[in-house]
Amino acid sequence: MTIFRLGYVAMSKTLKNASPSQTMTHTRFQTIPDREAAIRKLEAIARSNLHNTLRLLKHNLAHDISFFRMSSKLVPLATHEDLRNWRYISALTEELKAIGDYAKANEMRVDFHPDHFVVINTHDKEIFQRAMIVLKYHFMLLHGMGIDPTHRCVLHLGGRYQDKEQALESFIENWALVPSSLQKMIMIENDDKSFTLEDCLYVCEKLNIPLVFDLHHHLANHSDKNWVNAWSRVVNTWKSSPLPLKMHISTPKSEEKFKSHADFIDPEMFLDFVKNVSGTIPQIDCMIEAKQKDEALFRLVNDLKDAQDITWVDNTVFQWNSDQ
DNA sequence: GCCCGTCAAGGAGTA
DNA sequence: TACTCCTTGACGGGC
Repeated sequence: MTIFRLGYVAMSKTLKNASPSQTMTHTRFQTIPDREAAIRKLEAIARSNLHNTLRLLKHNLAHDISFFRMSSKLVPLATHEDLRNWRYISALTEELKAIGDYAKANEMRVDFHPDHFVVINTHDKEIFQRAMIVLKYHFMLLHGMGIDPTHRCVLHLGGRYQDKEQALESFIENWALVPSSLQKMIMIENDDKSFTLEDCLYVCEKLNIPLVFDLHHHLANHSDKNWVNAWSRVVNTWKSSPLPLKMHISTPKSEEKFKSHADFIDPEMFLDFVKNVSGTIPQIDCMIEAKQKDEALFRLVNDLKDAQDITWVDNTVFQWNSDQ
């Protein structure tokens, strides 16, 4: 018996005026003559983003959603080199704590997915250092929230650099340069153009990193299309994690734009996945990556309402009765 | 209030 | 070597 829990990404299509990603570009920042006033403006934007994140968590609770990826843009320009001395965490102590307290009190799983510019396997020291600054920013946010940072950041393996085998080895070499506090945060996801499930398994097994399997990326980029052959290895990468196995679920936009995310999730494809993995592990957390965000989650739930062999635990958590 | 160019990032692909 | 595109949500100028 496997429990499936559904979650969604960063922002809501139903909750109005609740963006957690308001920003100020550095170009705009530079046009404000009073630097202190500009920094106060950044802090006001960040407070609004954190306030809206808390509103999103409350919205989620009202809909039984306990799995959520937070925006990585909560604090604009936090990792910009021009703002290295800005002590943004101390300015946002209360707002961060409120989010963490709420998530913990309601047993919510929250995490991040820093964008693909965080490249660990680079040979360029500056790019590597920038990646560390971005990871540290995520670590600080989690620390400010009082949330155990273990396995809270999903990353890709990085660039292919004309030689994929060497690029994989570069990741392993550079991993030793990543501070252990940041190593603990990281999960690795297979991507849609460079590193396949097999590539990621090679690295994850070697470095003991949980693998976040993205089914859509796998369909776009694979060595063996039948992912079921590798599923037990994916499960095994999670054996020492305090969190349940995490998946990414999305549907191709079209045949022409296969790699892009569709507005909603194809329930047939999702059910096929569910059937294949049910019984292999006690719980799987499925992150819905669809353009319509929580609307897509609600529609998927509705589409599955009458599916045979599904028993709903609450509005977004179900069991697949595989033994029946 | 809508439209669309711009902002940011690193890598891949093309000329 | 130099460029364009990819991706994302938001900003902000123009109308």
